[in-house]
Amino acid sequence: MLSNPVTRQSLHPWCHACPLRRKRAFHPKTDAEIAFTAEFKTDHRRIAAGQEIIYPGQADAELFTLFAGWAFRYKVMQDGRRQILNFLLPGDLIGLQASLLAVAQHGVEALTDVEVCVFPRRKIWDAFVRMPQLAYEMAWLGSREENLTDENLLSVGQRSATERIASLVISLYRRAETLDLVTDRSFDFPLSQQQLADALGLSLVHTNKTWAKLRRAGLFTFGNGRLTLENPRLTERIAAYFERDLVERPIL
Amino acid sequence: MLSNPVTRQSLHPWCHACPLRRKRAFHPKTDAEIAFTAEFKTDHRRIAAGQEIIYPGQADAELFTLFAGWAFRYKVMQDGRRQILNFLLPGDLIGLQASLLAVAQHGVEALTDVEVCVFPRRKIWDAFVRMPQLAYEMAWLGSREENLTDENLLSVGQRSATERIASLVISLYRRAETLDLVTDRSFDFPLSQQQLADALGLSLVHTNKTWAKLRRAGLFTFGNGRLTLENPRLTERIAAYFERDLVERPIL
DNA sequence: CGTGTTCTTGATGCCTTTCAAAAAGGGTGG
DNA sequence: CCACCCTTTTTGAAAGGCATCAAGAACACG
Repeated sequence: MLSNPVTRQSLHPWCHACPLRRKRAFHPKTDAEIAFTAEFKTDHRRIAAGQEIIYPGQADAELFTLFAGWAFRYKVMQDGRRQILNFLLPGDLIGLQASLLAVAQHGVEALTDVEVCVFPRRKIWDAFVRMPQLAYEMAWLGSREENLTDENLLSVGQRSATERIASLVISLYRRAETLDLVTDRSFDFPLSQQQLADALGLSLVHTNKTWAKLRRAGLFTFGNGRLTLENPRLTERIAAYFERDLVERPIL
Repeated sequence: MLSNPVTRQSLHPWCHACPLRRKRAFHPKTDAEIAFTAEFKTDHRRIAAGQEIIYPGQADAELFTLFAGWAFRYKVMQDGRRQILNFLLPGDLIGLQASLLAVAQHGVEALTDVEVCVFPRRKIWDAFVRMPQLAYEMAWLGSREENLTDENLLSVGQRSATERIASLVISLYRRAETLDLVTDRSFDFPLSQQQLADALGLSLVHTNKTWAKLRRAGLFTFGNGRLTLENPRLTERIAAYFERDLVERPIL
């Protein structure tokens, strides 16, 4: 947490030269689409780690594209139990569900300091009318997110603690890879163990012990918020159990 | 399983007089929308209980509206473990994710004998171009389904076996209610205990014991595939812990 | 260098799984 | 209508994975 409750800083939209869109993770866009997107986008904000991007129950959530940093979607119960639904990496859409359903059924929190592109919700309908290609891509990204959540539900419902941690690490590794965030098999891994636990449906203590066990087993090393996969062979063997994420995707 | 591997029977589309659309669960539609939908719809099929509506990995899955009966989405692991992601009731869209992502990342199985309206996937794009209202409603239904899955993930990740069963029963009850499927606090409940277990991320044995415990506690009775909520007060107290499903929704 | 947060580790208990097998239903053919 | 077979539901017993409780160590920050 920062002392400043809401740290926001507005920057200029500049979609035409968007460096993120160039990553191999994303489809190329037509000039018309880029022009529409640039017009659609009204702001570019920084949000500090730990701040809420969308809070549960929010009725006027905007639509965002995560431009830099990590975030996560979550649900909380009134007694405080929390489930992290999925993690969001650069290029991911934030708040589509909240925008369409009119009231957010979940929260979204910045996991690291974050930059987001802001698209006002009232212009979403415009996109459906004037730029169906973009509307289609929004729906596509919504389906992809659902699939990520499906995958997590499979993990939490069927896999052991060890399997859950391994599959989460590997799937995040792969996602980071498509964004050129991996160097020498290592990448920034900003999750606290409490957040890991909340994502995996495990207690903090047991998460810690299992995490340590996997490190001792030589699957990965972790230090300074950076995770390195140490055993490609082992990793591949484990990873064979999970589906690979879709290759290329649209970006707003 | 039936002896006949695929039991299908084609009937005429007749969207204008669609009896399902009249249910209070659904938004009214404009004449233009209904006309488009009627044109969009190319078939009306019956599928027998236990048959797959979409199989995992399918590349040419169509889009469906579940017209009658129950179904469920699921994922399987190669070693056979299965997670049911969410249940589908009449009016729910089937195969949006599979259509958009081009290859189905999950399966959909008919839980009871089922009737579906068939919308060919190649015409989905037409809808985005020619009938943005319909496209918007598809996206809306996709988001709603994601929310259902989110809710299940919360359950499986955070709730005890007892809580999971109670919340599933109550949420299905409520969904059935909006479709006028509830009479005198009772409704058809076609899940086997194995399916319950797969949806809840529990073993069959423990599901059975917990299920029996809740019956003995007087929450509900069950017989002949019909479930009756017996203790409104208790039910409400438990149900307060869960969010209510959205009130009114679109239908294709 | 003190203080609050995050990470570790040990010990205990129980919720849930696994193993095994009997009981209850459902459907089919004689 | 009953015998027979297969699926689903129940029950009992034992083992184990994960949660909970407690507290010390390692970090991060002002």
